[in-house]
Amino acid sequence: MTDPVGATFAALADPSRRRMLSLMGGSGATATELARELPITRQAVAKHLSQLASAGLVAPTRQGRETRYRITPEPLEDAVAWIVQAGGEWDDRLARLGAYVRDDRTA
Amino acid sequence: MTDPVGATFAALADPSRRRMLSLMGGSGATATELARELPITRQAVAKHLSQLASAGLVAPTRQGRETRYRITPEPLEDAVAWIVQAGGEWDDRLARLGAYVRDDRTA
DNA sequence: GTATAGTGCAACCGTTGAGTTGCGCATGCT
DNA sequence: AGCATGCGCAACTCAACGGTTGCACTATAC
Repeated sequence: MTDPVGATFAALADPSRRRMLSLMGGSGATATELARELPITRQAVAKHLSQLASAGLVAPTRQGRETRYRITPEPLEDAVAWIVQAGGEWDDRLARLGAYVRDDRTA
Repeated sequence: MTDPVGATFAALADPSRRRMLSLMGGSGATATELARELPITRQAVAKHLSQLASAGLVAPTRQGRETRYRITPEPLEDAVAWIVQAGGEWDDRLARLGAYVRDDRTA
């Protein structure tokens, strides 16, 4: 996609997808595991996972008959960077946050 | 809305709306001003502004026949807070950012 | 080898979103 | 008063999204 930040925000806009990200934690999760914890079918979960993967927020690893998805946090950092760049001009806390992010990235 | 963070992310997902937020800067902007800088009609801009207002990202101020919209950055901070809380567990930079946000909010 | 758990694809449906056009109302200028 | 500017509402089109059902494929277990 030619709009990575937009894709990230779009992915985070859906409550099911946010819930899935929270659920998968550091060890990741499979589609059926997530479907067990959510009020939707496994296929719906799979579609969400595919969208999260398209946005680069998640990466699949197939081992045997399982496909485990893990978070890849880089797009999240980019999203935060956009917010502080857009809002930092008129908000002190975001401005300080922006300075902090820039420091951290060049460190 | 019963999902403020989701509304914020949904609002930020659209490139026109992100562009508008960048354009309005500290002094704000009106619908017709924004429409002049964007490849869409004023009515489309107005609809975007109404969505931004619903998400709490923007507040209208009517003076005379103009309606000037200004950014209200609080939801942006909440969105950043969600990201660092969700991703801080598996990403060092986001984790440090999370600690920084918490410090800043309680300071 | 056969059953089973896990995955992936495809079609379909209802809803929402982005955008347009067209019109009417209010405010300001001359 | 009269005209122009800025807004707001309503109806419409078109595409994308969230979710479902149904089926086929692959790998593990017995």
